[in-house]
Amino acid sequence: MNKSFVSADDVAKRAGVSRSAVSRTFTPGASVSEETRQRVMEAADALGYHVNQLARGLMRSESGIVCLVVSEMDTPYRARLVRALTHELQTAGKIAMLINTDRSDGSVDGALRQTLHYRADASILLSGLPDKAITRLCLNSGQRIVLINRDDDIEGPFRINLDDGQAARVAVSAFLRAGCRRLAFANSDVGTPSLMARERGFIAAAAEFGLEVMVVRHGNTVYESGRKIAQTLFTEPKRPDAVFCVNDLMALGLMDGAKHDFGLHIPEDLCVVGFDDIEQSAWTSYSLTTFSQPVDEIVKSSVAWLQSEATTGGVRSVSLHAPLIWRKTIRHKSVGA
Amino acid sequence: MNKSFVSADDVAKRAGVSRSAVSRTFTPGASVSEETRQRVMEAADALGYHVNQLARGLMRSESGIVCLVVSEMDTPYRARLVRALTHELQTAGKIAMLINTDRSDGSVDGALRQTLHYRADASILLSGLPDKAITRLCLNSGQRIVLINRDDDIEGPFRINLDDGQAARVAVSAFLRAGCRRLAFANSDVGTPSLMARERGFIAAAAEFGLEVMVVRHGNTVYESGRKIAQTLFTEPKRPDAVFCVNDLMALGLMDGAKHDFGLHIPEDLCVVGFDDIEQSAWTSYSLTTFSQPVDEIVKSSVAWLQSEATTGGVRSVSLHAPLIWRKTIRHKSVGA
DNA sequence: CGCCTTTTTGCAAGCGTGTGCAAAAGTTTC
DNA sequence: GAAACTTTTGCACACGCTTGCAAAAAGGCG
Repeated sequence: MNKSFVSADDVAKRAGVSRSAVSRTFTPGASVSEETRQRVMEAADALGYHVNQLARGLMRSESGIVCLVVSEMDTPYRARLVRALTHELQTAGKIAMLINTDRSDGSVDGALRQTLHYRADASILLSGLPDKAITRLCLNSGQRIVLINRDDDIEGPFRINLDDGQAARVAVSAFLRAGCRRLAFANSDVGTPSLMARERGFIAAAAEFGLEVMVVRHGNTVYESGRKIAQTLFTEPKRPDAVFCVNDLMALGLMDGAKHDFGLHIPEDLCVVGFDDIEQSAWTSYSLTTFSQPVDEIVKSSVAWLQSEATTGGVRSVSLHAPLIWRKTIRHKSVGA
Repeated sequence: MNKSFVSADDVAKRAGVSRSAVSRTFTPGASVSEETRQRVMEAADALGYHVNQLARGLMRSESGIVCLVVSEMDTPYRARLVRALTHELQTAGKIAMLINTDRSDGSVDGALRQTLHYRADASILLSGLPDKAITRLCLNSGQRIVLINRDDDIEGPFRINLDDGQAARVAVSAFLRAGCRRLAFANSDVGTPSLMARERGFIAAAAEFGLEVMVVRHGNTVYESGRKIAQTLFTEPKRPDAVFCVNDLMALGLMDGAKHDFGLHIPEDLCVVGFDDIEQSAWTSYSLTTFSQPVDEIVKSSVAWLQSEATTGGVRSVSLHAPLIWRKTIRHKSVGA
């Protein structure tokens, strides 16, 4: 009664076997006779025994813990990714530790240090760029690292990225086909690699057609910033007729600004394309045409890489395709032409 | 080089002290002279030493792990709660394990079993109702349990709830003041206690004024269900002029249905109130008047209770107030009267 | 300096588990 | 039935840490 957790010893005593037998019963692939296994299982059930993963992690090299390092995790896209990741990890027999890097102090570096405290097998970073020293520390400790959508030149982690440049190119040609000529790009000033890749790609693709792009960067990558950008963009003398927003949240904010503050009609007066394909983009009030994040593929390939044996060599980086989901914010034919 | 993790032994050797000294250096409140502490710290930094929390959790009664049991965690309200919880837990020196109960097999019970595997100090349940046997098992193992918004009669866990009934009452009187007389209630058929409490409260409050309520329940507590309910509600011969939606997502779906499928104007033709005050409700396209989940209070009181010493006696339940946030989906004066 | 009190330190015994190794038990073959 | 083999089992050590206990060191006081 007093002893809160029941240990393998207790089970062994009750089943009349050695503690090793108990351990082996719960270790897949170990050598136990069917009879003793039965006896052990029975005793374990009766006592409510669970193997202590902490202790197991102490012996084995693997703890079964995978850390997810995330900031602003209530953002629709991030939340979806976290949900999918935890699910996939669980079906792979691992468990997710969630590290919130919202606060400014130390942030990502501190988070990675935490992952070491708990001897995580791996860390998956959805936000922030870790210091190289810390990254190396993790790698040296035998930890695996996955970077999602944050390409950089660190050697060692597995990197998953989207073909942002290609997507930007598709956006430009979609706009052109719709008869748009005054292109704009709405970005935050966060400056994450993937966001900047979209910006560069868009500008480059437009340049191929001899078009310049109005670029506006503002605040965080959120709805409010989109609204704000609408204010500056649509008071310009030459109001753009097409905006590629670096992310859906900003696109939705920009659309609301365009509609309610400027009375613009979408897609007649203005075409908009976003990125992420969050749930809200499909809502009737928006019906945003946007690039879809291949969340399932991202998750599958992350977890698959974590499972893979080869720690050296092998693939170190994957680039996935983000298809354009056609809804109603790009008109199909040129207007007035 | 080969040895991946550096242990306290290594540090001790390098600093020329015993392993106990190292341990004590990293244990707040232990007795170490300032001189040895310095030496140890120096050696630890040089080697990149971190206390192994798994091993520490083995000795101490506390592992520092708190499990969050959630399903559909990409739902805006859930995501916000998870974000706030992880943040608060981290500042309290604890770490969050995230258990996803989306899949049907075993679900919550299996999740709680997982929490035992990792010797979690506590579990916070945001979704699902655990089997009583499992709950008891957790409690017997010295684990603390917090139930958020899922009141039931289980003895032992700490329960946080909102005054759903009171909120429903406020909604009714707000509708009446706006001149609405044909009230409706939009619910999912999930049947969670708090959702049902809102329904009962709304019906009861309406009855006090001699009004009947059209209740529609459909599917899950999501946007799509709201749209579906709009279909059934606004094709009725006596179309309601006020709808209390059990949750914001459903309210937004219902509004989109009302506007785009039936051309209704809000709040002139129809008043709507939601619950949760998710970010999207403040978006210009919706401006939903809704009850605000006191997320900060929920989180603070949860974590505070986890920290509190008294395991027996003390408060076992808290009821928080959800204030009505006035936006634009309830008109201020009666129309046409 | 001797005695007493306080602080610091090392020893060793745990915590609950996995696993190599050798002994024991069981199985096959002649 | 003995020999050769395979399977099962228990012992004991390891994992990395905390902590009670007693010895050692340091400090205080007459």
